[in-house]
Amino acid sequence: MNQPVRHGAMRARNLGLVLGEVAGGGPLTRAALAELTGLTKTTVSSLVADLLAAGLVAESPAVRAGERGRPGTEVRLSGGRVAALGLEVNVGSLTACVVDLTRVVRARRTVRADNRSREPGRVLAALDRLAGEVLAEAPSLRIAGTVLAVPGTVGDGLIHHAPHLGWRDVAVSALPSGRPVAVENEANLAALGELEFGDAPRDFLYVSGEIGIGAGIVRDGGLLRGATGLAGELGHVVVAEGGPACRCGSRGCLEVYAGQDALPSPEALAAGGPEAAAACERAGRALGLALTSAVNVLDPGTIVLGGCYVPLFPWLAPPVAAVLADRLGALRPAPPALVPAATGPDAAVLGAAARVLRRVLADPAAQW
Amino acid sequence: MNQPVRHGAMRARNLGLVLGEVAGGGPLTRAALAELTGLTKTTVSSLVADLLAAGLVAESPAVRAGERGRPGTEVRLSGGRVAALGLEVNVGSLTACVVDLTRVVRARRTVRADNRSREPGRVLAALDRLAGEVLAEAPSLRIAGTVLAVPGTVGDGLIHHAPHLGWRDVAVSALPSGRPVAVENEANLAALGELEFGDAPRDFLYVSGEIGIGAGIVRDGGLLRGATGLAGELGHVVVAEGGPACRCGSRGCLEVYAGQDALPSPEALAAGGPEAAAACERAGRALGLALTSAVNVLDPGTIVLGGCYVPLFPWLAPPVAAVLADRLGALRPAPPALVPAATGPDAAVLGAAARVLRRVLADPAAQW
DNA sequence: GGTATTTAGTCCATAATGTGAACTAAATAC
DNA sequence: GTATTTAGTTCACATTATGGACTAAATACC
Repeated sequence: MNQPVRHGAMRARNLGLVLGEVAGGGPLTRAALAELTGLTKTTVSSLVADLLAAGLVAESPAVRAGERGRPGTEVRLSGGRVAALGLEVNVGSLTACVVDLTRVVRARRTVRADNRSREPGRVLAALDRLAGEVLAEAPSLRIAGTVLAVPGTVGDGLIHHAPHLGWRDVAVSALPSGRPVAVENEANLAALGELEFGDAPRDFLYVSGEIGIGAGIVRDGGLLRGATGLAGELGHVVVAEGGPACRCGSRGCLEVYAGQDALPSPEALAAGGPEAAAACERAGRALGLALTSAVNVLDPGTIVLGGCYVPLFPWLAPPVAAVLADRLGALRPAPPALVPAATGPDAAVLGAAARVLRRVLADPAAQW
Repeated sequence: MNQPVRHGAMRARNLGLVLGEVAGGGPLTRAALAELTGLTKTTVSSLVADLLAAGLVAESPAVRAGERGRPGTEVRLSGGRVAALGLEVNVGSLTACVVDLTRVVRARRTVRADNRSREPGRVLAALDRLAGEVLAEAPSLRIAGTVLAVPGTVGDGLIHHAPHLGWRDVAVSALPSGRPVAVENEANLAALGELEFGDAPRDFLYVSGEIGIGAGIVRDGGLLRGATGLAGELGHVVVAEGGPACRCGSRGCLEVYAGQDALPSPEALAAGGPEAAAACERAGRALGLALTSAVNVLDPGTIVLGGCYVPLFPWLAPPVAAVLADRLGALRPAPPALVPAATGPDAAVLGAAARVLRRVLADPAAQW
């Protein structure tokens, strides 16, 4: 982290700064970029020239009219050259997608597959084929990187433990075809997906309700992973010390109360069954208690409920919010905002691709 | 945060890099600094010259012998020019200290004071006098900044709520004498104190046991404050949903079980009373439950127990560790290390001074 | 004791990069 | 049709890091 800053690093950072403004603030003229970044027009022009040559941005012919003065040529992100490959292994499916720099999904495929009963090697081989198919659909794009979302704990090119897949210590640094791939936890990537493709703010806690319950912590636009990459294991936060036994060997973890298996189906809820509503109420209160602890520890500005919680949000949110308001009321001006995820079931794959694109945007010079 | 990098910023960063190596790795020759930082000898010499002129480092006459070649002149931190003023308001005392750049405490004073019953303005006036006294004891030092530790939530020059002082929304951006001061939460600063003056690693959770229970979260050598600066409110993590009423209006918060008022005195414990040991056991189990949740959410590498937990550590640690091991066993290779704080009751004031010194070390050019 | 070797540190010409003033370009305003 | 305004480029310059040559000061070897 503590690298010396040479001219190259100065240039790289300023390239990232300009590209970041273009990515965040829509098409911008060089003059506007100079204003926004604090760099001179000269420098911005030089930086933009490099970005144009790299195919990361494109110029629109100036069309703005009505104001005085020479119209500027707008610079916008170019989706034509660089893209990212996002992959996901889930308990019941494999997904692959190609997303270009403008966050347009160029290709996407899912196959159903019962990965519980399959060897990791076979699953990765099937995923590799799927990746080949989506890549064939977008042949003109240069893939800047590949990230794989897995429902488990990861670290350093290793899937430590994916309980619902039954995997332990599976090393994944490349697909069978040789394509290098980085693995990352599904909840973390779903949080990133929500950040890049949803409308989440720069600080939030993304709660991923699946069979297990994970969380991705976004702080100032970046992921918090913890000392060993295990942060966000919300499913095993203590709800009741002596509660029902959890799969983890302990008792009274959140997962027991609010995991997918403890929740009614959206259909049952829509049908208006009273016991379905009661189950949601119970799960919501447990989730509220666990989130109370998480909020006290982390202080996220917003809580985003994702995964299987999205269709249940109208039933879950009231008890969750009630518990939060009740227990946090005296401690802070207002409890964090509670919102449903804006991205659907593809949050994690999209987040996987987004992680690659973020790197490109932050350090465009690495693409040359 | 997204500032352009100009020559000045490049220089500033490299100055910080060199100074950081000198601060972290003891006295070092220019040649060793070039090796460590990756900068050339030429550049290092130039940077060191600036740091010497600023009085931030000093040269020792080369004394190393026994090896071949010209001996290098060692560069070390200089404590003679720049220092920090750390202040603390506590429920029963005021403290001020001057700490120089080498982390030597040049002056320190505490006065007992029942700040519960006093107006904030009067407390700050008394603190200002105390500050004047310690500054008079170290007249040759230039104070690079002042930080004030308070037992409450802070943000943006405002003490939002300090429950045990009875303060709400007290604006503090300067002392009555006009000296600018930054306020920060006591637990956060104690964590920083532990980081700089103790032997804590770069990732840990510091638990500050006082009347309330706070926590400072250190991640990669920096503090995590949360979206609104309220992270680390460990005292109100849920231990038992329907437990005893807490001062915060809720029930079953950790503070009820493991706050100072729920703990026996070290004397009672040393005397061997069985009910004192049982109280520790109870508190320890509650702390273990709350820490389980915190570890699941944050994944700190180490947990440091500070404040009133230090003398009780031999009694508290076993139940805490037992609960952590029991509840986290299946989820991670090993539960986080559990250690007592190495710094004493001055952790927060020292941390306050350390916060200033860290800034100086990170951006020495700001001192000119 | 003298010379070779080794390591530390400085000097200086050079390269990379951002700056800022002057200039050109292209629009609207009057 | 000319003035004004805004966008963008050009160019001389300032800052800073680099790298090889050089000087300095120690030990190793003969």
